[in-house]
Amino acid sequence: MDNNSIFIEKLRSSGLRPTKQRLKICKLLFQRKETFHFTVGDLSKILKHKFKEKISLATVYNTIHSFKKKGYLKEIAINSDKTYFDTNTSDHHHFLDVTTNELIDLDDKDVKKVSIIKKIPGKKIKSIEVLVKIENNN
Amino acid sequence: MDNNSIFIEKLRSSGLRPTKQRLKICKLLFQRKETFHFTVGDLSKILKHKFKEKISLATVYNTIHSFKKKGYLKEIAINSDKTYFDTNTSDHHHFLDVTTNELIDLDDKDVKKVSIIKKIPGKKIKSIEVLVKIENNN
DNA sequence: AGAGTAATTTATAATGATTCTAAAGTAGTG
DNA sequence: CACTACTTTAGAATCATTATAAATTACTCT
Ligand SMILES: [Mn+2]
Ligand SMILES: [Mn+2]
Ligand SMILES: [Zn+2]
Ligand SMILES: [Zn+2]
Repeated sequence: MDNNSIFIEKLRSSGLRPTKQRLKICKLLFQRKETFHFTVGDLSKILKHKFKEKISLATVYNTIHSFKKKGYLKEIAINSDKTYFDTNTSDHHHFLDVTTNELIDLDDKDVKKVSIIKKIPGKKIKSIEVLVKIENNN
Repeated sequence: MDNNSIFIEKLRSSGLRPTKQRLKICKLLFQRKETFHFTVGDLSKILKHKFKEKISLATVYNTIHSFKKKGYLKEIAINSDKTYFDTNTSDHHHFLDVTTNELIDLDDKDVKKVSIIKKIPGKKIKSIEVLVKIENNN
C-alpha cells in the first residue's frame, strides 16, 4: 500500500506542498481504521517517538491548523483545558469515558434520531451533536 | 427581597464565609431568572462596572472554583479557547448560536428523549447532553 | 469587646498552551 | 540552474489560568 503517494496527491490537490513533515503527520493521522482524537501536544510526542528526525512544535501546530482549514480535521470541545482534534470530520456523537478521559465515536445508528422541538425564529439548525459521558459500573 | 441573607445562609451552610466579595458575586450570578453562561473574564468585567470596590481577578477565580466545588456552578465545554461556567448545574442541552457565540439552555421537553443504543461493557451512562449549533436563516 | 486562629483576599509571579516573528531551508516552475 | 513562494524552525510574545506569600478579615472563645 503506497499510501505515501495518496497523501502526496491529497496534499497537492488542496494546495499544500507535500513536505516530509506533513507526510509523516498524514501517516500518523490518516493511516488508521479507528477515529483518532488528539491534542497537538499528544501528536507531537507520538511523532517524536515514531520518527528519528524531529519536527518542531511550531510545524505541528501549523500543519494541524492547515489540515483543519482544508477540512481534514475537526476541532472538538469536550474539555476546556485542552484543544482536541478529530480525524472524523463529520458531525457525530461521542462517548466520553470520564475515568480514562477517552473519546469514542458513536455511529449515527448508535443513537436514536435526536429531534429538537424548540425553534428559534430566524435561526436554523446547523448541527446536532450528543456527548454521552460514561463511567465504570458499580 | 432580602436575598443577601439568603446568600449568607447559603454560603455558611456550605462552609464558606460570606465575605463581601462572595456576596457580590452571588448577587450577580444567582439573582437572575435566566441561566447565565459566562467566563471568569466576563464576570470580572461585569463586577468592575457594577460595583465601586474592586474585586481582584484572583478572588473571582477563587470564588468561581469554590462555587463549582460546592455544586453551585457547572463548567461546560463548548469552545476550546475559553472555559465557560453555567448557573444551571443540572445535566441539560444547549443551543449554541454560532454567529453570536451565545448559549441558550434547552429544556428537557424541548428535546425528544435521546436514547443511546450502543452499550460498552463495564461502563454505564453518567449523562447525556446535546449541543445544537444554530445559525441565521436565509 | 479583645485576642487568637484559620479562612480569605490580594498583588504579583509562575506556568503552560498557543500564536507570532523573522530568518533559514525547500519545493515547484520554467 | 535560478527564481519565487511556501514551509519549517527556534525562540519570543501572548494570554488565560494557577500558585505564592503577605496582608486582611471573619469567626470563636473568653
Ligand atoms: Mn475542564
Ligand atoms: Mn475553538
Ligand atoms: Zn470523534
Ligand atoms: Zn446551560
